[in-house]
Amino acid sequence: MKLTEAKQQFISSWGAFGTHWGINRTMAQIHALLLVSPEPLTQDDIMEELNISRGNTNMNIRELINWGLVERVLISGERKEFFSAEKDIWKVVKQIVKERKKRELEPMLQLLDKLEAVEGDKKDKEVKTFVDTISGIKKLGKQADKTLDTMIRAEESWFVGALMKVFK
Amino acid sequence: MKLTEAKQQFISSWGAFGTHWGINRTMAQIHALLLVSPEPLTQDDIMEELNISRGNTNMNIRELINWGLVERVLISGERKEFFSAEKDIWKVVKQIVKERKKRELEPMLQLLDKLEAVEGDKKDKEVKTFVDTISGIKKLGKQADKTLDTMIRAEESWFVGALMKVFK
DNA sequence: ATATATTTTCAATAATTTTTGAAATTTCGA
DNA sequence: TCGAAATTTCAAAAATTATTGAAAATATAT
Repeated sequence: MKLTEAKQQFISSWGAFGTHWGINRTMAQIHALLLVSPEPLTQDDIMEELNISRGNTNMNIRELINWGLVERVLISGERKEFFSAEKDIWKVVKQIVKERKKRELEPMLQLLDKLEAVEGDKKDKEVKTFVDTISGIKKLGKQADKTLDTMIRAEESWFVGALMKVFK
Repeated sequence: MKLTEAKQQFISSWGAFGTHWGINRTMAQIHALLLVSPEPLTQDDIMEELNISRGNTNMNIRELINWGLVERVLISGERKEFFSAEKDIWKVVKQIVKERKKRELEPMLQLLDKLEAVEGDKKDKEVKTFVDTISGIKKLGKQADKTLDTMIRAEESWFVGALMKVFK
């Protein structure tokens, strides 16, 4: 397979992949393109490569920057802005985990705390099932929260090594 | 907070949560409703509770069954079908991990194997960056695949206990 | 076997999300 | 300070995804 074709396939699959994870196709594709580009690219480069409009490109680049996956690069002598993606995949994964934890897991845990305190008689089967389910989710959620915290702080080599010991 | 209100909030949040994970709102809401119902429910119960049409209800119940999260229950003396959700959250998480691994991670790893074998001179910066990125993703992906396999086989108590040792 | 209840399908419609492109704003060199 | 280049915004349009509801298919009781 030629490089051009391989790149296309990677970008298109990464885009499809993203849609299963609540990330829009274009954002994932821009990320994929930057991941495999040795040099930083401009908005115009990205627009041309992916055949998307200026507005779309701009919005999605900014979103990638918000997620901490892409950064602006200043190249001296150039008027335009350049963009490049973090290439270390372990760092990328940690960054995504960190953001999703903050945006989704933490608010969910807060809600569960509130819901667990529902009024009513625990001997009522309806109440009992509700409280037990919420408690079960909360327990696992809190555990996941702690585990992810440690993972975010971990070095890849340490993390993989430690996991290998557990999951022999 | 009253049970009715708490239930509503849980169902609506679980639905919103689902949309961030590539699961449609209704499917997640039906799952939430069944999670907090002590007794199995019929299609009509679900339609009424969530105010959705028969077709929508039917399709999403079947999808939940495909995911292995809900099962048909036969109640003797009843003509209608009843549905109930697995209440053990650890089992639910394992089931979701298992399905997504099969549907997403494994196909992605297969693709990466193909893409890694791209033609071209490794001294070409374009080729090198591409191959290095793909290899990096593949390496982490394979590791994740193995780790998830072990997790799927694990008992919750063993898993949590082992993790606690690693992430002290 | 027939009637009736129940489930499933799917084309049409509605709702939501994404994309466009042109105008407004900002940046920066001369 | 001015003017051109670059970036950002956002209302309208397009594309995608979800939902409805009625008809078809299936299952069950009598």
